[in-house]
Amino acid sequence: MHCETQKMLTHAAEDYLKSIYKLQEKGSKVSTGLLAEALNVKPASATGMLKKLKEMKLVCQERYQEITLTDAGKAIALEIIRHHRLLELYLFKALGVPWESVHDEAEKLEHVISEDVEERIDAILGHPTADPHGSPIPDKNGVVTPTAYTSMTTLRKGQSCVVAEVSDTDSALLQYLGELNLYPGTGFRVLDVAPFEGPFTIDITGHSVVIGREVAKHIFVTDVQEAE
Amino acid sequence: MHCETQKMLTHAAEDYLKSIYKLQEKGSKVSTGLLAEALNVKPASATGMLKKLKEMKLVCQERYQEITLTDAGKAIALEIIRHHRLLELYLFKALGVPWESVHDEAEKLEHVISEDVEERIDAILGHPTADPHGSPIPDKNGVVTPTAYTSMTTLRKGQSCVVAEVSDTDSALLQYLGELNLYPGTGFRVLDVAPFEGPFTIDITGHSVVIGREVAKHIFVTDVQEAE
DNA sequence: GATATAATTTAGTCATGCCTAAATTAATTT
DNA sequence: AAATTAATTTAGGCATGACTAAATTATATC
Repeated sequence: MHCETQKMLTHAAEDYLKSIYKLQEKGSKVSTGLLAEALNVKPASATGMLKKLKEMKLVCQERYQEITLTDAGKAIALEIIRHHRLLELYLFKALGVPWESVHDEAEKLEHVISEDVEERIDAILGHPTADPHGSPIPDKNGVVTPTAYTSMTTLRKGQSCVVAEVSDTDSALLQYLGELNLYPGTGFRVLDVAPFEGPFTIDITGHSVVIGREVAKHIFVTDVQEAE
Repeated sequence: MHCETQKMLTHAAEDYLKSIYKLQEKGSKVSTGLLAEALNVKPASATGMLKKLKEMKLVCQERYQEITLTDAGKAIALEIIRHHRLLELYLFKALGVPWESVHDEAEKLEHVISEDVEERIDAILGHPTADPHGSPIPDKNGVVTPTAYTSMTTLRKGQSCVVAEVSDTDSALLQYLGELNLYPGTGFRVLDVAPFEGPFTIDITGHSVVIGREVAKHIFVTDVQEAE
């Protein structure tokens, strides 16, 4: 009898684990203040929750030192992220929710969806590996296929590429990118890069569009090739 | 400028309103104790929430007297019930969730689904009027099409009918009815009614099945016709 | 009409999860 | 090394939503 440790976490606790995972995935040294900022909470509140998470052996942190997840904590974080990204994709593809809205919708649903419903969604979507923004979906065992994409800001004149991922935090930006058709999977070619850290002019499905550097920072590409 | 009174209710408050509506729909005089029982809460806790709901003008109650909903309270209750029943049907039809599970799933989702997603679900389902158990789905304006079904217990030998609604509270019962194919829309004919409040023997799609009186109480039928 | 029983309400407690303000510790500056 | 600044933690508070125990009100019985 393999006794499944039935973790019954609060929504808030799940959000903390998810945020810690995402921050350390981004390469940040996770501190109380950084975590609090990510969660729109005061540092003192984060300290309180971290104390509980440490007691539950989901998080490790030496006093005043860096915050890390235990294996158990990481597993839960990945499960929530899987919920979130599968839901995003399902809302986008099956219900036609605009992609700038799917993040907020999924944020609410991820904590209440059952494993059964999740598996059905996963099957209907054909066991996808990326959400509408191109972020990888962990598999049922929490395995994330690593992706190494290139920032659009490194592209030079004449290079062509395919959009792989866009950051999903700013819904106004997403709406803008959607209007330009800059979804993951869409290819484009750099017609020009203005000097002095200037904007990019790109050709996307026949249209010429100017993309500012601030926007380009949020776009990651793959299959970079020199012009033929 | 038509100032929409933006009610931001807690999940608990929504559950109270929903329960009050369902109890008074069932014909019960809604009392604190009855409500507490329906919500699996102690009467004292219900008193506390009712106080708040009265302050919000969603509920009316004279001290120690019957509980009723105000128009505003009823509107919210119907909105939540609409969420619940649309979700049940969507889970059943689009995701293939077994009908004995859809109630519990919908119970969690109904509080977090947005109006936008709800409308998309409604459209995909073709603006349905009943959930998988046959309960009516209120329309966007909170209008419920009244239904007057007959209890299966009133049927006599030789009568045929169509299942209209089954009670959705007991998931084990639902599973049993599902195995017998006793879904709303399925027709059957009464082959025999045993004397002394005995069980029913029915013919359902060619199979002969014996249904106990306790089970029959939870089944409601329509289109009752004498045998030809 | 007095009394016993049932239902309801009040009062006080507890756990969550957030907050602010103050104290403490760490990191920087001079 | 001392002092300033930044980050973190502790302490205490507040709202929600549940609980128990005790008080109150309503109803039924004799």
